Amino acid sequence: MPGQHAAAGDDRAAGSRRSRPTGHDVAGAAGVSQATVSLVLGGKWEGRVSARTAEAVRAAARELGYRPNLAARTLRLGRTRTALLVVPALTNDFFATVHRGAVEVARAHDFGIVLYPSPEGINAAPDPFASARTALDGVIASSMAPEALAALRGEGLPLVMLDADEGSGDATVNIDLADGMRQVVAHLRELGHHRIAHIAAAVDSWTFEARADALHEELRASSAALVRTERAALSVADGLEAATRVLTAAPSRDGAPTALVCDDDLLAVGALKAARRLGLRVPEDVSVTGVDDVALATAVEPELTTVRLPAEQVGRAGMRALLAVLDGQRVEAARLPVQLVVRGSTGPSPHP
Amino acid sequence: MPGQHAAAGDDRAAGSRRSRPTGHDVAGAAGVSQATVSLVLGGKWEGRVSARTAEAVRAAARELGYRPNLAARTLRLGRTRTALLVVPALTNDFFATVHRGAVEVARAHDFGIVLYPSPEGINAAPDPFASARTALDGVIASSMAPEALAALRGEGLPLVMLDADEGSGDATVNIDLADGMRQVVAHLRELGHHRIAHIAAAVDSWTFEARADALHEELRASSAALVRTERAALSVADGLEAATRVLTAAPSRDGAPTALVCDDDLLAVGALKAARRLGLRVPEDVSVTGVDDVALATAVEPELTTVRLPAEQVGRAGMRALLAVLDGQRVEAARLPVQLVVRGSTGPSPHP
DNA sequence: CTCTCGACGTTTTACGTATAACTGACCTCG
DNA sequence: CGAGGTCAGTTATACGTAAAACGTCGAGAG
Repeated sequence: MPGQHAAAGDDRAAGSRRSRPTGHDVAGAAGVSQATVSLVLGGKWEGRVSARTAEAVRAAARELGYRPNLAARTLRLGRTRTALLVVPALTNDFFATVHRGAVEVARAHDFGIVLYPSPEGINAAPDPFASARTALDGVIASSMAPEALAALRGEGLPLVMLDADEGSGDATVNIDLADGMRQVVAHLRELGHHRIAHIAAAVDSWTFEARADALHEELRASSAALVRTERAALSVADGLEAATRVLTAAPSRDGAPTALVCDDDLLAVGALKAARRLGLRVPEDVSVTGVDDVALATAVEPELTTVRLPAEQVGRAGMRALLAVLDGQRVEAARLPVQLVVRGSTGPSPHP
Repeated sequence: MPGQHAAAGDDRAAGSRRSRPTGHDVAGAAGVSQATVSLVLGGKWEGRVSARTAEAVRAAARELGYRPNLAARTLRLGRTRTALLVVPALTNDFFATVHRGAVEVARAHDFGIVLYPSPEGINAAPDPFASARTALDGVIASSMAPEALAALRGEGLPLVMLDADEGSGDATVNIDLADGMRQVVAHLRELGHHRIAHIAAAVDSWTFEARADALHEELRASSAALVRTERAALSVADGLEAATRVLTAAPSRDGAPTALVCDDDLLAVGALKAARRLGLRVPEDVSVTGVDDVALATAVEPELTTVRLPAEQVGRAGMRALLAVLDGQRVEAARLPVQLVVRGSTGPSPHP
């Protein structure tokens, strides 16, 4: 029976003080040393500990609800089996899905993923390492502004870049948006469109430059005219403004565009609104396409014709690439396929 | 000049091996002991270290780019100044904004926030502690299914619940959705609506029960009829289906509803699509309201009349409540105000 | 002159884990 | 029968930090 003021100190085996049980507590309960507990629970006991003892240790651990202290493990090992996923914003379900894919692979390899949503949007220099609150083994990051990327690289951690310039990280997982643009242009050409406008994202990020380059290339190759380009921040409201400028401008020498190719679904939805406000019917008077296939794309009327990105595969491939880099392997750049999803926002050109 | 195979061991002060510099390295550079470094950088040096020495230490730390090893600190202190934020999904920008608010307060108090998006949606039992990969001081969680909540409570960590039953955590930050429903009903009554249908979220979560109760109460109080209730999962597609059922059903004794009150903006957007597909005009033939005021609400045509939730305040209040709980204070339940935002999806009743 | 006290640091210790190095007991084989 | 080997563990140690406990030196009090 404990006295009025209990003598602190011994009797660790009881383990019932207040804190979580430690490896020593498990060892006491199982009648072995802490080292044996660590061996057994770490799975490296074959040939070092008898099967009967191992089972006893596992039983004791289960009984006490033991879970190793991650801080202690990290301190000892110097690595955390944890990766940071840097995304521009949480609202875009593309990145939510990327996250899901990455988590799926990470889990299978006993890795954790900490999510860092850059609070100020895609262009902000991230300070993820203060925020993550834990040491990190590596980083997976989506396309971002050069300064932000430089800050990230400066940390010296293994870095996998998603949808970014090859060579900007230790590995790259890309999306074949050039092919996406090819499919978009082919689709529009088939519908008779040959005067096309581009609503471009006004974001300093490799992926959008690549989209523009690919679009220009394809238009040239299919001898369609790029009537006009307007830039807009990545939001429905800015897309609306930019599309309004395009649709109300004095026709250029080639005439008004019959199709608006948007860098992103948000911009495309803005374009739909712009057309409606100007009394134009979609797709009868003007066709609109996006990129991403976010949930929003099917929420609007008409539903959006868009390029579906393999978000979950991107996440999975990103995590796999990071694991390979950590393993010292050389990783070749991936380039994942995309698929045009034709819905109601594109139709035959009014002026074929 | 180092020999061919350098003798490992001493010369820590140089610190230029490969790893991050430690407190010992800083101490060596500043000509003091590691303990002094810890005191100075920990800010508790007043009266224990001279101002000149303190400055020397800070200079050395800056020079070497020293940042304390979080694992070691955690191991020593047993707490991490890190909170877990459990949200049902990332796609909803309500939660993205909650996160932003929580981060803002956390940052001011040198706290970190780790985001845990329950991968399987709001009803899944979370396993955040394996995923977080770091010890946690407390948890902020949004409304969730009872089993998931029980699992979370079982961890024994301080718990702040958002938009949930009071008493389900150590503190609660609520949203005055009862008042929101009051405003919705008042608005609709003013427009002459008295036959109203409810598109309810088919989610086992306190907040949606509360919304239903409040709606029923308000309808009774204003002598309007609840013509019908349909339940739907939280998506545009399910909202569309549910609204279609409502709008095509044989009119009940009270006649067809002239307004659809939806538990959520996603459902409301689904309702907009359903109306359009059935050839009904919004708001001329039927009015629609949502709750949340997510970005989607202004992306659709007509824009959605909805109840704007104070997402950022919820996040801030949640983090503040957690800090207070950790500080041992008793926290009274908050109840944050909401605001009806009237847009184009509501209009005068066709049958006043 | 001694005693005390404050200012300024240093030495030491604990945190919980993973693993290298070590210890006996038992077995095998020349 | 003893040298070496395997099995089944144990003991000892390092990781980097925070903070309690412990000097040391000079100044002022008695």
